[in-house]
Amino acid sequence: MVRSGPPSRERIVAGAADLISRRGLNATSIRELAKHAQAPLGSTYHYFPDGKQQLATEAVRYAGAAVERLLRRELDAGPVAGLRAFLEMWRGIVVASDFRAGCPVLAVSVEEPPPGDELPPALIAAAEAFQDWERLLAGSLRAHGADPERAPELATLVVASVEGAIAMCRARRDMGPLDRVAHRLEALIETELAAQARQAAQGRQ
Amino acid sequence: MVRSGPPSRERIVAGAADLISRRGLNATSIRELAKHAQAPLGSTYHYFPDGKQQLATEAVRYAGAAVERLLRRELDAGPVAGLRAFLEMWRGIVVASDFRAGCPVLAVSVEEPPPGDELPPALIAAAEAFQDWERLLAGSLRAHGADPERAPELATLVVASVEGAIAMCRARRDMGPLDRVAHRLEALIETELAAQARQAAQGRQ
DNA sequence: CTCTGGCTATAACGCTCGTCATAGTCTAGC
DNA sequence: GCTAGACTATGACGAGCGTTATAGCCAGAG
Repeated sequence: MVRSGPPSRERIVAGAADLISRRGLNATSIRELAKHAQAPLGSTYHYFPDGKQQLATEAVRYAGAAVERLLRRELDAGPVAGLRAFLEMWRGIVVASDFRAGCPVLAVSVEEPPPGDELPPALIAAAEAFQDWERLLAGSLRAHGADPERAPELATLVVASVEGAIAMCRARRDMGPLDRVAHRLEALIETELAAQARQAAQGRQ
Repeated sequence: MVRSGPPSRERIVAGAADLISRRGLNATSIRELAKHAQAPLGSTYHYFPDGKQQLATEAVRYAGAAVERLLRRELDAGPVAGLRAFLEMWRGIVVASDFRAGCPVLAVSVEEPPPGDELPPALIAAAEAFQDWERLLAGSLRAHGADPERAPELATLVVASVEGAIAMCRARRDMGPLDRVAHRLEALIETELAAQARQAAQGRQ
């Protein structure tokens, strides 16, 4: 019997991403996740038989992929346009939630893995999400003339500073930190690309 | 009877800061905090009668003040020296804990406050800690010739990107992100100060 | 020595946790 | 209509939660 999965499953994953971004992973219970998605508790174990860690992993991948799609789409118009879209997306999430929600990938990243030797899959998914974003940004920077050595550093700086600024905004209940970071990052990228363009023109002349 | 508080109290606060930086606030129990500080559970309620939120607040203030002292000391030798000390401190914490510990101020910042109207004091303490660090950095930048408009933006960028990079390092179990951010931030500050120095010299001539 | 008061040990309160098992209910395909 | 299989309802398991209460320890003051 082929049934297109009911809307429940994706709704649970999306809701989990949202709730984890607000409360953190270990502080969020499966019962809350189910209630937040208006799904019965039993359904979560039906769709995610490996329990909480499986749901958390899928939630991180879901959020990571959504951001990746946004970057892929908006970076076509250049690194600054991509940066602006990236910033506006987070700004919208923080403001719409009245400073209660943030980035689920960050939330998972700052929780200690259990004492065992192997890492929780959700943490690995978080690392991959960050790396994907960095790669897209670095690629766009390089493609638009940034120094190939500085491009990955700039990409990491963008992701790290936006993630950090989101947390600072939540603590202060004020978008000032993200605005200041946005302003500086835009100027930074613009001068980087302008410098390279100037240098290229000089070499050509 | 004036008794200098036994070493227990500060040890509990310091241990709480460490454990909160690893696991997050809501995911850390008072019993774990007591055990981590090798103190009996009863003592935590003796020293901190308002319970978990009081202990968490003091832990955030404790960590915030420690960083503030470090910045105050090292920024005397200039913004780059202060930045280096700031980075090296976090690097030490992350590496020494094998990527398990991070920044307790960030950990508290990314947890949703309870639905009530007033904010938890620990969150307010986190906002104040971030703001203190930013002010010190911005002041040093201005004092060493940075553009007075750009100085606060740069300070926020430094704090935000370091906080974000710490989280990224923990997820990847790799210090690459912090190293890349460090390299870019140093260059950024150096050129900012150099540009202003050049401009000042020009104005003087 | 007694006694006071800072500190600790222990147990308990009602509650929620992650997870599992079991017994349903409903719908799609025959 | 009937049956199979996808989904849900319900309740339970041991464990841990934040917090409080009570009783006990033990150093220092008198």
